[in-house]
Amino acid sequence: MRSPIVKYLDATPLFGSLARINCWPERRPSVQIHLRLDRHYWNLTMRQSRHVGKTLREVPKDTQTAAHALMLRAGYIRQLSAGVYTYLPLLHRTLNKISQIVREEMAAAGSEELLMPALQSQELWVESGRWERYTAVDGIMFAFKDRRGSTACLGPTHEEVVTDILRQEIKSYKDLPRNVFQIQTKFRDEIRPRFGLMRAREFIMKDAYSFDPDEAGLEAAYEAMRLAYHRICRRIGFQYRAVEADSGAIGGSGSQEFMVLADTGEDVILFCDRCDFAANQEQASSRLEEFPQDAEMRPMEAALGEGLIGVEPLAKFLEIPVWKTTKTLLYDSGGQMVAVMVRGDCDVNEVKVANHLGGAPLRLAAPERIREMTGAEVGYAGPIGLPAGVRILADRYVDGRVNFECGANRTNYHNINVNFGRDLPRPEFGDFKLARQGDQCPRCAGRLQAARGIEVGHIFKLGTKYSEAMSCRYLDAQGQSRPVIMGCYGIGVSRMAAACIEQNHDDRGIIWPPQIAPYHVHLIGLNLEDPVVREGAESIYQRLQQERIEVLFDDRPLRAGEKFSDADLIGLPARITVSKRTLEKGQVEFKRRAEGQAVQVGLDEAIERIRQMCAASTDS
RNA sequence: CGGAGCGUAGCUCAGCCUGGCAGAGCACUUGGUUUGGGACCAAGACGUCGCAGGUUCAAAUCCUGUCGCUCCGACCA
Repeated sequence: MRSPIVKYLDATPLFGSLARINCWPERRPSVQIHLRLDRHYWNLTMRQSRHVGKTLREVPKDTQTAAHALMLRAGYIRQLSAGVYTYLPLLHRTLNKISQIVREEMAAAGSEELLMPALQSQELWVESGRWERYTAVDGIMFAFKDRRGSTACLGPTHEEVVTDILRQEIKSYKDLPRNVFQIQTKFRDEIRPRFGLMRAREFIMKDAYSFDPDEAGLEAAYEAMRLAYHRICRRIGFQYRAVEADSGAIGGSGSQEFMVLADTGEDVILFCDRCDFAANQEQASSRLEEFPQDAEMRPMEAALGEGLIGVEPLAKFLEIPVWKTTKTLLYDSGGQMVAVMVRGDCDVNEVKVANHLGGAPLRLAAPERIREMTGAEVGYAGPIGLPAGVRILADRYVDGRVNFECGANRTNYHNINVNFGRDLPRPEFGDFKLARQGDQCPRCAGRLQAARGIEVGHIFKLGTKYSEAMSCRYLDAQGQSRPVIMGCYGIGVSRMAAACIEQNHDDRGIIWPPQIAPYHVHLIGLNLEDPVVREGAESIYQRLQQERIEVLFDDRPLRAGEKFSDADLIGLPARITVSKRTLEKGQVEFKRRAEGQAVQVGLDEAIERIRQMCAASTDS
C-alpha cells in the first residue's frame, strides 16, 4: 500500500522526496506534484538520499584523535580553516540535543537564558583590566579595528558584557540574586588549535553568571550549578569526574572542572584511591615520603661533577639519594626574575608559582639569561650567589633536609651538605611542586592515581573581581554600597559532542548514546528498486514518523555493505533493516549499534524496543 | 613565538632530487553484469600543480617572496 497521498503543490525548487520515489527507478525524475508527508515531521526525519554530509571512505590526514577522524569521515564536520569547522546537519542535531539538556538543567537550577553580543568593544575589557592580557600578553582574543577606527573584539568569554548589563539592572539588595546564561559561539585565537572540535578557535559554549549579595548567596548559586553540571554529565552518559581546579586567567577563588575521562584528554587529573579527593594536576597538592635526616650538619663544599646533567646521574655520582638533590629553575615573571627550588625528584608546578607571584605570566628564563645570572652553563643553577633582586621560592619539601645538594652556579660544580640558615637564608616556602601519580593523598593515607581528562565544564566562584573593577554594586538594607558577588559557569557544548564520541566509538565508527544521537534509528532499505520492497520500506518509514521516532532513512541505491558500513560509521543507536527477505516474513531486522547481534522482529516489537532504549537512556 | 613539514582531480597520494604532453587508487557520470557487510567489466568527465614574481627555448619540478594547512617545542637546572 502506497503511503497516503493527497494533492499538494510543493513549491520548493527541489524535487519532493516522494516525487523522486515515484519515478524510481527510472533515474530521470521529472517534477511531480505530491504531498510530502514527511514535511509534517520535518525535524524528526531525513532521507539519506537528500542528506548533506557524505561519508568519506578514506581517513582524512592530520587527525590525531578518534573523535576528530570519525566526525570528518561520518560527515559531521568539515574544516574551513585552522580550528574552524562547519557543523553539518547530523552534528547540528546533536549539538541541539546537548544544548536542550543544558537548557533544561540550567532552567531547573534557576538560571534565565539570554543572548549577548559576540562582537564586543575594547572599552569594557579595558575597564575590567583584562585587555592587555587577552590581546597582547596571551593573544587569545581576536581583536581588530572597525571602519570608524575603534577597536573591537570577538568574545572569548562574557564576564565584561554580563557585568555591564547587570550593573544597569541591579541597584538594590532587592534586585538580587540573579542568574543568567547563554549558549553562543565563542572565539579564541588558540595558540595551537587541534583535535578538531576539542580545541577549536570557534566553538559553542554555554556560559552562566550568578550575581549575589553575599558569600552565602554565591555558595548557594555555585552549589546549584555544581549539581546541575552533574545532572548534565549524567544525562549525556559521560564517564567523568568533577575535580578541584585552578581558576586561571578568569580569576577568583574556588573552582571545579568537569572532566570526561579519555586517554586523549589534554589534562591530567589526580584522584585518591581511598577518599573522594580529585583535582586537576595543576591544582593538586600531595604529600611525599620524608626521610630520616643526618644528625649533624657537615661542612658545605663544592663537588666537581663534570657534565652531570639530571638528578639521577648526579645522585649516583655523589652517592646520595635523589631526594637530597635540589633543582633550581629560573623564571621570568613579568620582568621579575624568580628562582624556584624543588626537591630533585619533583617538578615545578608553574601554575602554582604563577599564582603565588600574583598571576603574571611565567616563563622559563632563556639560556643566555641563565648564564648571565648564574655565571654558569645551564644545569648548574643554585640558590647561593644569585644576583640581588632574584626572588627565591622553595617548595616545602626542599625544607627539613640536612646536608642537601644544590647547583653551585659554577659550571660542573654542585654544592653538597648545604643547610638553610647556615649557608643561605631561608627562602619563601610554599607548595610549588607538581603532584604526581603515586604521591600520597593530601587528605588521607591513600595514594594518588592519574588519568587523562577532557574538560567539558568549569565552574568558578569569581567573587568581586569584575564587580569591583566595573562597579557593579548594590545598596544593602542598611543603605551601604556593596559589590555584587559573582560566579561564572561554563560548558563546552561542541567539545561535549567530541568528548562523547571519544568515549563512545569502536573501530567501525561512532556509538551514540540515544539521548544525544542525531536520530534514534537508521532505517536501511535494501533493494529498493523492487517496487514491493520500496513500498514496504516507505510505509515503515511513515509509520516510524507517525510514532514520533527520529529516523534517518537510507533510501539510497547502494549495496548492502556500503549502507551497513555507513550506518556503523554514523553510529545511530538503533538500526532497522528492511529487505525482500524481511518483508516476506512480515518482519524487520532490529540491531543496536552497541551490540553485535541483529534480531528479526515484527515492526511493533522493533518500535517498542526503540522506545525502551530511549526511555532507559533518559532515566539515568 | 621558535623549529620542522606539507600545499598536484572531490578524497588519499605519486611525480619534484636529475626541467621536456598532468598521473594512480577511491569517489563521480553512462551502459552492462551483480545485489545482506564498502562488487565487477567497459566507456567517460574532472586540474590556474596554493598564489605572485624570477631563471630557462621550456617550470608541478630550480630560485625568491607570499598565503594557507599541519606537526613538534619549554620536562632541563
